[in-house]
Amino acid sequence: MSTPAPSANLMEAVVSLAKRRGFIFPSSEIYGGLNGFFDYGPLGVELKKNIRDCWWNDLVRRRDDIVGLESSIIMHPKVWEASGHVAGFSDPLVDCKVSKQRYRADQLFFAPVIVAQEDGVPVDLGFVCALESEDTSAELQKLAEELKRKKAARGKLEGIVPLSFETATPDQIPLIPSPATGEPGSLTPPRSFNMMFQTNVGAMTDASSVAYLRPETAQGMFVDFKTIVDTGRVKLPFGIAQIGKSFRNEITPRNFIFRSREFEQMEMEFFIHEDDDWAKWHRHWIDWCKDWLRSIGLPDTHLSEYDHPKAKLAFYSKGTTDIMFRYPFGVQELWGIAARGSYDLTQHANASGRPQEIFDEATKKKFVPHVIEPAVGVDRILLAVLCAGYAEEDVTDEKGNVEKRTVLRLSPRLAPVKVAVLPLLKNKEPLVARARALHAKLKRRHAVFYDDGGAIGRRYRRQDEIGTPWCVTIDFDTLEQPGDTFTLRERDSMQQRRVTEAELFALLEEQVF
RNA sequence: GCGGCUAUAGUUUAAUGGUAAAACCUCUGCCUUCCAAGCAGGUGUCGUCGGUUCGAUUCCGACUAGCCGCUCCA
Repeated sequence: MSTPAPSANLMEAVVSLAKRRGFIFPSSEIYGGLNGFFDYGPLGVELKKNIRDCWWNDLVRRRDDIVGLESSIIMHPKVWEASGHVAGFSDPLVDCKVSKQRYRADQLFFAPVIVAQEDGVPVDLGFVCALESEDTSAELQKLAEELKRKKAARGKLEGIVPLSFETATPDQIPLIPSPATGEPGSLTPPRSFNMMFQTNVGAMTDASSVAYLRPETAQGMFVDFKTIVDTGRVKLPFGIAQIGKSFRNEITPRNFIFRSREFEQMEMEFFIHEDDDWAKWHRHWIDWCKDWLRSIGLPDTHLSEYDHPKAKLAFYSKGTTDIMFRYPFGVQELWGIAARGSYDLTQHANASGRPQEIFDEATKKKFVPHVIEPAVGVDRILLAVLCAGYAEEDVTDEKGNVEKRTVLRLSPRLAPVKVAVLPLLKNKEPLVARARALHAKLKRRHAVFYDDGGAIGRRYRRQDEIGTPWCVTIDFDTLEQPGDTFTLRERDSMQQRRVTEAELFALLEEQVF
């Protein structure tokens, strides 16, 4: 009877629900919106806060080896020079004006094609160009031979030397053929897109005032590492965790809140001894992250792992594994777990002139710790939770009519409203009074909601749509029968049973943490 | 940033060169003894700016935003 929404429309349905029920909507909408920015409404902000709280409680408060941090969003500009973001967070791109293809300049290679005539005079046939591949040289060689045949040139082909497009001179660019068309003249010079938001510190704007909004929260943990070691009573292995906003000038924000320009990260840097087994810790954190995702209700069937190929890794990286989630628009990166060696601390030690070392009491030697970094986006989790939880069911009523029921199956841990308190009828004062009393008592500890508008069935369905796991109805049995019990109606099964107030609080204590 | 398509109520959709319609949702009141019942009522700057026109939501242009593809994605 449960009909999962067709994948093609699921995204649309989720976006529509998010807007309709006040979870998420475009930022600055009365001015036409702003590409890549979103606002979280009354229910969205509760859901998001619950995701943050679950992560923080599980990772920081309920463990002895991880401490928290909130570093500033704007940091010294030298942080981003040392981290490599100023130089590396931009990729020069090349467009083919004819085919509308776009290439990364560092993945595009070209080579001059020259044949040596019998008299020894070299003849220039032009250029060939190809995308980086398993064997770029062979690819270019093949293209060069084709070019020679096409131009009916005689003589011996000289050796092909692949050159990065990044090194192409303005004279050469118009002569280099596009890999898409094979014809020269359509490629643009490489253009840079820096992904960091720039701003200025202080009222005066000049070169020395340039600063950046952080593109990741991680650098705060590295920059403050020594201070936390000196003051935090921590011992290896240990972690520093942070939740906060980050900003990236994404070329194309897409897929609702999946890739936006202002987003929220939950990152943790787990520092280990340089001699410790990084692979063991890497695996440990991958498993922890997957378990955690399951604990907030994401189904295992939607989760997978992707190991970044060694060849694509940054030189300092020992390994990166992404936990992927099956979104309606494809399997996409949710949580990246990177083994970054001692790269970041070493970079900051060199750039600041301050050693970032730990003293090993056993060996009496200093060393720079290595780090494992699980980094996840709050907004991506939130989207995953909405997509996985959204369902439309056909429900048949007593008269045999089939109706659609929209339900958001959110984990009780995450649900914005835990319990809705409903008097069965609005115009019977004792029911209303008892319901209000229960509501007042519940709301001291939990996010709860009181509703007396309309028929009871409508109120149940309204709560289904926003993911409220339980509804409690105050009925005539509550008033007339001994024991002061209520009807507890469960969201997913729609089953009802009678519970006492103590049982209700016990249920919440067990399920909401 | 490029190309294609699109923009009407909170949502999903109509109609129209002469100051806009329906359903659902929402709100108020009545009614209602357990799954979107019923009755009465309330809520709308046709994304923005400009052009053509006596008159533009409708035609044209630009901008903005959305979707799809390319690209990007520690």
